[in-house]
Amino acid sequence: MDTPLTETPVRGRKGRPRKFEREKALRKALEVFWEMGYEPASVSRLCEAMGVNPPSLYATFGNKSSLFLEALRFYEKTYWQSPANKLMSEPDIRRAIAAYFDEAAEIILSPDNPCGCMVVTAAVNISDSETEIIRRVREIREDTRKMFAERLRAAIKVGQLPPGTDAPALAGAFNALLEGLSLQAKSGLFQSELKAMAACAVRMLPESPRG
Amino acid sequence: MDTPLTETPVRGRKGRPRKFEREKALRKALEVFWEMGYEPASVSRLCEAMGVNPPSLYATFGNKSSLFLEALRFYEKTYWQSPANKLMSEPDIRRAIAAYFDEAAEIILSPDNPCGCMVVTAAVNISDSETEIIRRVREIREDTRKMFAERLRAAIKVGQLPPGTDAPALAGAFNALLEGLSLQAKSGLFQSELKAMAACAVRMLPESPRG
DNA sequence: ATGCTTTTTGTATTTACTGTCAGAAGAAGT
DNA sequence: ACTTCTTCTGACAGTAAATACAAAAAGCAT
Repeated sequence: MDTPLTETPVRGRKGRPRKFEREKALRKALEVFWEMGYEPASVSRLCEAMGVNPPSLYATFGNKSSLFLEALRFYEKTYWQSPANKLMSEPDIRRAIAAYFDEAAEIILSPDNPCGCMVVTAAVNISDSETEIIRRVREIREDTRKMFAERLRAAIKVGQLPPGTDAPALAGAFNALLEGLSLQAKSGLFQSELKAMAACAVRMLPESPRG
Repeated sequence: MDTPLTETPVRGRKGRPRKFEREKALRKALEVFWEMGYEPASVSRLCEAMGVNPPSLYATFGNKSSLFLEALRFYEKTYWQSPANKLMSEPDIRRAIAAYFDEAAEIILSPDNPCGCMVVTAAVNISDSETEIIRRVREIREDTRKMFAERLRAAIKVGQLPPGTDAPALAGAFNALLEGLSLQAKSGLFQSELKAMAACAVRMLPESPRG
């Protein structure tokens, strides 16, 4: 990326100074996109939340689509990198899956954030003309599935799962459950309920050969 | 309902005769809503698919919202009543769940229909102002979860599942998986792959006390 | 200090598309 | 001929994303 994510208003620059901080505005835009999805989040609503007028938005972030893509990058890095790392580094497959789904439930149903997953919300009902967003969202979802598959193959290799385990299918099921949970998170249930659902994920793992 | 679902153009009636069959037009509208969701399906696009001009659409179906609700009723009855009945009538819980998810995979990824589930597609990114649609969609999703829960309680009662089984959580997980699968169905995979994922559902059931 | 350049701000507008409908003309039965 | 119902053309009001334009506010050179 050419523009750094953190940037305080530069004082030593020519021209009229910004009235807002770029990153704070981006966070506000993220909140709106996260809650509403891409198309229902109108530019005027974004502007209102960001405390900015349309011309400033376009001068700073390009257009609505590029603003969304940048918010999406920020979202991924900020919220999903940590659970992904834990999933891949925790040696026990059962604990790895359990921890991942538990943390996922915390992300998608936290009092500090909008409910659900921004990627899932954006994946549905996106206009065909937004090819770049479609491409990026598909990529992210695909990466998540691949991550599950890779983690499962590793567990098979070390004998934590039976050799006959259908890793691609199971990875797909985990991905489906994860995205399904993010839909449930928008239905006004308690985090404890969502966590109880998420805890069912580990049960999909086949019994290990040594007990 | 006041209007019957099937209705052939009545010949013995006064006035200029209809150029289209009501049910066929409704089916076409269903296809569009199923594929695109509620708001992205514009009236002009619906009219094009239905072979009808806007005034005819409004005279026949009221408005866009009521057209959607009627298409939704038709959808439910036509596609989801059969698997639901089988789920509740099949005595063995494992076979019941397996059959349900297998048939669900056939519905949401059939060459004859749009991919995914219309209810799920409509549940995401629906405007707050469409209160009636929101209410109905929430009701349907809630009913599905209750159906799972009821079926699980019955299985516990007859000893097919351990008494300590957390039926509400498991029902929620099944519902999440089902809706998640409907999202995967839109990603261009083969039905065989989707069915392999769906087959993972039964493994979330706890081992029965008698083996 | 003063004028020039640079950048952002605010207002107000443009273009395109949305759901919905009024009104006139067409096509049937009585 | 008259009534009844559906057809089509065209338009309405509302909202969307995106921008033109001029005023405002900073640094810099003289």
